[in-house]
Amino acid sequence: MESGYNAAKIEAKWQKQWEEEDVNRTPEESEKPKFYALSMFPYPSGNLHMGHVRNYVITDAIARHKRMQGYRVLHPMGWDAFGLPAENAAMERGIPPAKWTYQNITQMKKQLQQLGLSVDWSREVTTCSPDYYKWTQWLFLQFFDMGLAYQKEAAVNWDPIDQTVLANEQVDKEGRSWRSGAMVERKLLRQWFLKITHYAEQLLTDLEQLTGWPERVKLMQANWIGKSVGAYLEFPVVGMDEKIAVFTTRPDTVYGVTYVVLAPEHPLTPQVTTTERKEAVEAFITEIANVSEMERTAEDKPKRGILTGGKAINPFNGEEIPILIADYVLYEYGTGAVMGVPAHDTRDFKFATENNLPIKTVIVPEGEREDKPISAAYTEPGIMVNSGEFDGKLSTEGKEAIIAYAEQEGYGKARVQYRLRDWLISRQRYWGCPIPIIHCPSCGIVPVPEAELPVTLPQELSGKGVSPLSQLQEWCNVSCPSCGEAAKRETDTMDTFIDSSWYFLRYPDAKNEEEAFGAGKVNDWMEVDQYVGGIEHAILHLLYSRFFTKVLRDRGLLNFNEPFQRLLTQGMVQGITYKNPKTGKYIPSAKVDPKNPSDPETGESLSVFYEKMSKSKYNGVDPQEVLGKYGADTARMFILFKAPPEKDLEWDDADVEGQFRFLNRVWRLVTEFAHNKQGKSNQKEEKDLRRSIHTAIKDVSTDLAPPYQFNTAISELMKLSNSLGASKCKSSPVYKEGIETLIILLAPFAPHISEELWYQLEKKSSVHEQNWPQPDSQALVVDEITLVIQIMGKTRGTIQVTATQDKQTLEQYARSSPVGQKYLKGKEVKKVIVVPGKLVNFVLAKK
RNA sequence: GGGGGUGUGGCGGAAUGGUAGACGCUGCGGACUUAAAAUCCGUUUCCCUAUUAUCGGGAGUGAGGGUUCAAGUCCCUCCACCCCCA
Repeated sequence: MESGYNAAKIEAKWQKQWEEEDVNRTPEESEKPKFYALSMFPYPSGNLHMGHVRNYVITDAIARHKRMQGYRVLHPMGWDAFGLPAENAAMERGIPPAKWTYQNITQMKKQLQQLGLSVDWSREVTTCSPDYYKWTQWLFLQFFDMGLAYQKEAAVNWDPIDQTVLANEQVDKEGRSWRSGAMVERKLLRQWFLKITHYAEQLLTDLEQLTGWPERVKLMQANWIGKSVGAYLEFPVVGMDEKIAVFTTRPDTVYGVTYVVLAPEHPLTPQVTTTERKEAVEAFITEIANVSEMERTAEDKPKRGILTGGKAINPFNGEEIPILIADYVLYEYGTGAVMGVPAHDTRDFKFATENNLPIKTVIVPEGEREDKPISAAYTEPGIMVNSGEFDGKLSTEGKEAIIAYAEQEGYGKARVQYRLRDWLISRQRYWGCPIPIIHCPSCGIVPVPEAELPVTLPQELSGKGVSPLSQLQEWCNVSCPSCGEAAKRETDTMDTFIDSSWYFLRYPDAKNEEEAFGAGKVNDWMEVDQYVGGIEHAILHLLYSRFFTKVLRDRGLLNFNEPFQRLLTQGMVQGITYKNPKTGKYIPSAKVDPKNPSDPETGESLSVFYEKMSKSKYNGVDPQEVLGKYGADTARMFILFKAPPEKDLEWDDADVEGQFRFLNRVWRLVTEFAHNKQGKSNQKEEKDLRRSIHTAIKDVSTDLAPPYQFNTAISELMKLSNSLGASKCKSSPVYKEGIETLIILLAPFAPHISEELWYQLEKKSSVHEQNWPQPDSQALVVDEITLVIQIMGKTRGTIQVTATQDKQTLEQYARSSPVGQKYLKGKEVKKVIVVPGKLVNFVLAKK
């Protein structure tokens, strides 16, 4: 019946059979330990790309291995289905966003299924489906009820291309939208926020619990939260009963304050501005109004500021200092005002120099004179000077002393501040989860009653541009649930990051129509034991999900603190990229001869490098093509073998070919065995083979535990296959054990071919239902070892000796070996180091 | 500027402080074949020596120092590249 390895045929066959037998359904019986394996769910763009493939193949290999180890495994999949591209596609092509999205889901699901993933599709979750977003809305109302969702007028990041507001996290450092790439503008709008700042401290300290997370991701989150410890100080304004509040991490420098700066939007700005400065100040404010936050604070841009004419008093020394406004001070951040200490802050020094403001030294390095002029800010600790009663103190001690003094005198106190700001979730778009709120002229903000959820999106997108929902009168106009008067629906939809902040809680109970999730099920399956996804979500998605988990815990809906116990951030998939260095044009690889890369038009030689696959660089490899040519098993093997999971992976057709060859070798090995069992038995041969088998079991098992090393796991499989191929005792039961072990160990990586070969061995049940083997410690015992002989730490030769020898015997063997004879003759041995099972090192006396 | 990471053959990458380069790719040589493909065997860090070497010698894991009987691995200084934050 067998001929050659026909991937297309056997993959279709087994995928069909597995589906019919529903083998991937999550077991609910509870005597087995649970394992929740989760991939970050995709946005349904319509096309599966290699990054997806890598993500899901990694998770699938883990899930399959865990099942064979006897765990009940939850391995689900879903769709992060709301978002702008659907809306844009709708406008471009006149298709309703829902239709476009569901078409894409159908297509991508088909592609995903061709990978042979052991996903329980009965738990599929789609965030744009009303039976999902009903609960997104319900969760929003929980936040609202807890006072964690609120509205405020805010200067927001406005994307002029996508016509929407963006969260700070969605704006890059150049001030461009992460999605459209447009320069973000500032605009004042009434917006919904979630109070993530309320959880800043917990989100920071609980990072310590996440022992299975990469350090750098934790570090990035910690930096993002940006805790700083310092002081809150108040500077009275001269001539009025107002105070300017500032936050500083350097209260020890307060005697060096030579000015204070307000954000242009600060409410005190017009009050402190004198009549003669009014015109200039107003002009400055107008000018700044349209500049984005990122631009205002960018390090490389000069900081601009002007005097308001107003004066404040430094309460510590009574000095009168000027009040300025400047672009780099943001009203939304901190107190909206800062104190200027040019002598001891780099940015202040630059600003003061550029704006001719005085500089006053109050900290000097130990042993230096205080009147020495400075050419740069001195930011290190030192001795306090010009600081009244604090003179002579170490500045590090001065911090606390100053705070204590301020507190005593009533103009300041210790304070902790975070860089993290509340999460702006309003989006003026159609294709998102509607915010379940009604605005009533008499009752104000009224939540939609639970019984009326979900607030469904209207079928067709008829409005365009800003807030499409606000243009649909019959959708907007409702009666107030509280008083019954005419009222209006909220027309903002939620940031799609909300949808993905809780989807992992839905999978354990995906079909629940009564609740977002049943407490029993969610507490049973959570936390996620292994989460796998891209590093690009290191801050946003992961931080928001942690935040949601903590809020829902405090609401009594969950009993755990963190959603993801272990996190694996997989590297990018890169394609070979050809670029003409002169014209800057990317050349599709199909048009380039890899041996002599030159521009097909000009003949100029091209630069060759690996970069993340993307359409614009013509360096992508379509998963469909690879699956069609080699099959899913080869694609899976290649991706897992080519690089460790955390590292970037360079796509290389020759290596794909190599994996295909390996699977063919395994195929031949097994089919030949199934039909032709010949060979003579030989005790030593058998023993060596058995050791290879159990070494493979041991090493593959180790590599399949965190930190996952699929690449070396597969190389162990290759070694085993090489040993089997070279074996001379093919009729022996040991050889049979080897063949069976090879197939079982291969099963998590290449599920189809292993299933097919398993049944060709006349097995009655699936290879995926076999128990993961345990290495036999007896089989691992080596009876002969290679003993390394070193002279002064240099390897000079080796000898074969029986393994279990004591140190003295090993030393004797080494001495009497030809190598020992040669190097030790006439030398004085000062010391001998014997590492049993490894080596003997002779240390000779120096002549 | 601060923090983190990485640096090993022609390439991807292996190496609990104990024979550096596993495994694979590529290249080269050979077998099989009328021929090719496929497959199989050998070889592939560099240098020296050659009627000798699967136990000839030397060098070698970004550079330089150190600890140790022994360093890719631990410590210090530096360089290059990447990422995050400013």
